[in-house]
Amino acid sequence: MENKSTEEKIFDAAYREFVEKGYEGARMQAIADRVGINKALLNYYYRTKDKLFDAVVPRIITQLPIGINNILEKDNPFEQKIEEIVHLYIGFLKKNPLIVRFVLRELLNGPDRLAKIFVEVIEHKDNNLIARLTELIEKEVQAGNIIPIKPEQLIINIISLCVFPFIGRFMVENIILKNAGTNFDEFMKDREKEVVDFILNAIKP
Amino acid sequence: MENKSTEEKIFDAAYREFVEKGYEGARMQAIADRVGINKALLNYYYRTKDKLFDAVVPRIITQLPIGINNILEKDNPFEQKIEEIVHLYIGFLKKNPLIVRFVLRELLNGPDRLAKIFVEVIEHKDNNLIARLTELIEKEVQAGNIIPIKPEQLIINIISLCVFPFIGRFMVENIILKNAGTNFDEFMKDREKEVVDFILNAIKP
DNA sequence: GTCTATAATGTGATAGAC
DNA sequence: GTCTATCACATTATAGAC
Repeated sequence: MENKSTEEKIFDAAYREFVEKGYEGARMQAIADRVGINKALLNYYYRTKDKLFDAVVPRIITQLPIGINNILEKDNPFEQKIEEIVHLYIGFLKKNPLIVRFVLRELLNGPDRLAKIFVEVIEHKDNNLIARLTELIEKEVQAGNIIPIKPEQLIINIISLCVFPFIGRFMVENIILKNAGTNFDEFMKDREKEVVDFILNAIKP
Repeated sequence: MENKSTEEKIFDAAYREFVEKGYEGARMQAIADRVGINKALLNYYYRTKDKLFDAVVPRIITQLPIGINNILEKDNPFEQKIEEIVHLYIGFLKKNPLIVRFVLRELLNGPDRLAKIFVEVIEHKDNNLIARLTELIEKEVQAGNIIPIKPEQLIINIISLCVFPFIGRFMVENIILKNAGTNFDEFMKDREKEVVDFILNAIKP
């Protein structure tokens, strides 16, 4: 696999450096070192740190499991859709903690740098997911299958329950689990089922 | 109020600078400018940026509503305790978005800088809160007042539902609420009641 | 205590040889 | 394309006069 072009090698190295350190923390020198070249070559291929960052970001963001349309497509009962969404999210977060941290950190530092591309990616991949999910929930409410709840609240509840433990991992480990006789991985393993039950219980009429 | 010592003025200015920009983003020059002095004086009172940061951080972190012991002390029914905790958390987050962002950003950049003091603060203010909350939940489960649920899962569910919308505010605003005909403030106003209902429903036997 | 001036370092960007 | 050398700038830290 040594036939990668220098440009690709730089891209890959930059990808890792930015994901690990964030824009501010990333160092051009460190990227050059990862490739085994010097900084001047970075400038030759990508003119500036900003441009290199902009080149890498889409590759990072498009990995987010935003497009869960396939789950909605399938003709499964509502409960099962919820379950699949939860598993998809938590599964992704388990496998990609660095990406989650990266996105969050950049958004916190000021969404400006990510905002534009973020919205682009969503509108491209998302394909009105939220609108369709909203519609689905409203239908279930009207049919009396679940309690009356505003779709946007339910959607955010689902995301909150899946995502927060990874964001607040430090606190979860050092405060809540400290004396619980379990570790983070075990806790998260339990949690997949736990969250599904919690949600389904909460919306059961 | 002009009788503050220079040292106090520096402390206050540093507090604001660090909270707004984070450790990496904060500039010693900016702090000096806020006070109306020059950088050399910062060095006179606090030797380095690190030491100034360490001096300020406890003041920031101790504001977190970790010690919710008073809520547990009161002899209210379990449901009401949940409700009060949710209101306390969301109320705090509404009033102190910058503090939340600060803590989160520093934890994401690597908990090392905050970790030690964070744990200290918790152990001092927290006073076995989690242990007591855990005990309380276990008692409710055994009494059959709520469904069987692991205390640590329930605790994190509560925190998740309160905190996440503020963390993911950008996404909430730009994705979920985009076409919902509402804004973040309205959404969060609704949410206080919504979250309480959601939780109580979820744990109802 | 407070200032001016400057050192010391780190980082991104560029010039120019090969 | 790739390198060495260097610039330009920002930022923290410090020396020394008052």
